[in-house]
Amino acid sequence: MRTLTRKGAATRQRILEGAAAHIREYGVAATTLDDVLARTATSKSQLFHYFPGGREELLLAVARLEADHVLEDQRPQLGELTSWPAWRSWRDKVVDRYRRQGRLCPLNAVMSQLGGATPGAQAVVTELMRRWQAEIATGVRHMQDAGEIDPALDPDRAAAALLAGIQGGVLIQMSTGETTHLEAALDMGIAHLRAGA
Amino acid sequence: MRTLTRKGAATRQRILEGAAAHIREYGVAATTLDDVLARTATSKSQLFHYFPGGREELLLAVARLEADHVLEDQRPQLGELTSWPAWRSWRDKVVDRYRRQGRLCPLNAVMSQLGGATPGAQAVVTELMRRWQAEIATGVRHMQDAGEIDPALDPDRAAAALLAGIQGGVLIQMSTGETTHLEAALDMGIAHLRAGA
DNA sequence: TCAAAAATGGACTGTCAAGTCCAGAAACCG
DNA sequence: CGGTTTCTGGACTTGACAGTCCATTTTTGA
Repeated sequence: MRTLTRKGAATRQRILEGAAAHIREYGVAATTLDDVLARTATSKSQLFHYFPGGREELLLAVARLEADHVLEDQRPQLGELTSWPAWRSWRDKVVDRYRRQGRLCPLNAVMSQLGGATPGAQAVVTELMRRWQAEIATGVRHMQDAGEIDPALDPDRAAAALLAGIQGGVLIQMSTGETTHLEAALDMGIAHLRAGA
Repeated sequence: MRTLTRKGAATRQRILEGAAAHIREYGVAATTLDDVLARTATSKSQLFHYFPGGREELLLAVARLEADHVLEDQRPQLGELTSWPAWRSWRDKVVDRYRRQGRLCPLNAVMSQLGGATPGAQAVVTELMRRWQAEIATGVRHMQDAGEIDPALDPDRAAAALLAGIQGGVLIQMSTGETTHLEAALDMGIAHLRAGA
């Protein structure tokens, strides 16, 4: 696979998105390569042509795709945390996003399937967390510059705590189906920022 | 299996604990029934004798076992959140527990393997979260009665937020190996309680 | 003590899914 | 064009693992 023709790129994309869709619907464990082939009208040889590493490589690619979605779905609010209403608006967007998504969290699913073991898988999540936290921290600094948050507060640590709350809230939602915890965590995190005004 | 002889109960227990141990070491996906049999010096017929539901039933039993450990490992501190030093002590215990555990989180692993789908699996986690949150909330109420926390604060909601932070902190630790987020979340959660003194 | 119930060993089966292979079709490019 | 690369179809191999079965041994309790 030195180069990729237009047709080839399209096929690769079709497989990737088909896999992602199937995983979102049925979960990782219940997704076989044959399922993906059936859904995308492709053949084994095509899948292994574009993903020589087989199932694992495909899963990793799906993880990357989903990881990108996570931040994209928070745009533009995540990048504009420059006023309290903006924070509120972001908070609502996050809650809404995960409420829509329901119980399934494709990324978490794929991750625990690949096992934290594989270095590639770990990198995807770590990188996502790093970027997510950095964007939140930037928002905190904005507010500090505007005099809305106590300058003594460590923006990275505050962002870390908030991020952890979000992750946990989503995780709990996966079992309960409720976004109560996610909302509580976000509200508390933001309230804590405000408290140090 | 109308009744269980002493010997039978011992064998069942051996299988259960052997499975839990193997899962903690190698993860769920990398744990086959044969692995468990080899490790516990038992045979297929024994495993299916005590866990007629096969792999799924065994995994569920392991999940229950691990879920019980989670709260037990926080004793006695979790039940005695009656002063700020006590909260601090609990916080340290939680951090220490997960630091020791390292990257693996058997419960989360088992859960995502069983898929949130199965009703039994869901119940285990939901119940654990409910109890955990209730104990934290009780601690908050204690502090309110003692006049250390603003009575206007909703104890259940605060506990929910704190719990979410813990879950997320642990989840992130599974990828990064660091307890930074867990600590940040706990510290922020407790600080927020204190703020409303 | 002895018959019934429980426990055990381990070979066997069936299934299912990942990954391989090669022949042939389509696309690219000088 | 025509040779070369890329792409595609799908049958086949391989291996692994969950679950079954039955004969045999051990324990129980009257």
